Amino acid sequence: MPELPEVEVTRRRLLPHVVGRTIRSLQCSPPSYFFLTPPTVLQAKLGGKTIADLRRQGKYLLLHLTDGQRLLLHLGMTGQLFLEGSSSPRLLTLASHPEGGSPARFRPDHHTHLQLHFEGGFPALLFRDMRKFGKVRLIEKGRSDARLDKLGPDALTVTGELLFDASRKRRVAIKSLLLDQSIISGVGNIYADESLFRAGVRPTRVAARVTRRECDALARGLRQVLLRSIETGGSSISDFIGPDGADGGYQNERHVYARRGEPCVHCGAPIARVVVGQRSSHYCPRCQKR
DNA sequence: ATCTGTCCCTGGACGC
DNA sequence: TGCGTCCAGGGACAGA
Repeated sequence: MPELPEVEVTRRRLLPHVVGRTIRSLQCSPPSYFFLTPPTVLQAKLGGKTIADLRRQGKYLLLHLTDGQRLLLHLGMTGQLFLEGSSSPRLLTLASHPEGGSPARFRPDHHTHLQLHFEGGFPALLFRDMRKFGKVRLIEKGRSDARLDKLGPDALTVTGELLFDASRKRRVAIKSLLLDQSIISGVGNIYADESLFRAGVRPTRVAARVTRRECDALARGLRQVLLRSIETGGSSISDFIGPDGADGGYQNERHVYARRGEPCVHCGAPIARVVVGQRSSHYCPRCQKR
């Protein structure tokens, strides 16, 4: 699922293909809760506009236009943001993917909810999302957005001190705290599990009982896994692809996430799974302290 | 203020 | 082969 590293990889690689481009037209799927701004409004307000910048805030991407409007994008669970002409097996359903055959070039399907076509014949920007947990919203010039306003500091800047202060008096599991976007933004299930493993802290531990030293280790672990994932192109575990259709590489380096029953890379004990706050969590029962 | 449960969605895995 | 059931989960929201 797209978390900070996947969104950042998308941003960096997309940047040279969108900045300076002028939007010729938009194609949208029918209205649904995917569109916080109705498709007709997007089409009326974005046509002819030029993209000035592409920024990231937590797991959100913001397409800045030269007239001050911003297009807010969230990839949700299964969102894929990529350029026209890309090909990847992940862009096809397993059923329609020929065994062993090389994937055909992607053609927009009914999961492709947004298409930005540019002037000058450059490849269009496509937003596909099978489960529609993603979001699109137009923020008018000078306006703010409640979702963005709520976000805590970026996970790449997180410190042990911040984690320690935020977790005092909190009775939720430390894992839930890491996933709380108002505390720190950008962390999802994969990197929460991976950073907890690095810090030797069990995901179920009550937040208030995590020591200052462990908070330091957590902040350090978080930064390490996030930076390394960005370096390797993100995690392609279920649906994530880069803007050119390429897989990331971090799924091959994860230590605990979705490795239930497999041996811990440090001690060999089988990785365990437990549900924390309705989310599956993976940990080593020997290396991560209760 | 904080916490828990529910909901949105759809493809894939699995059991019969 | 085909059907039904369960699962995955980010984030908004309601209710305790």
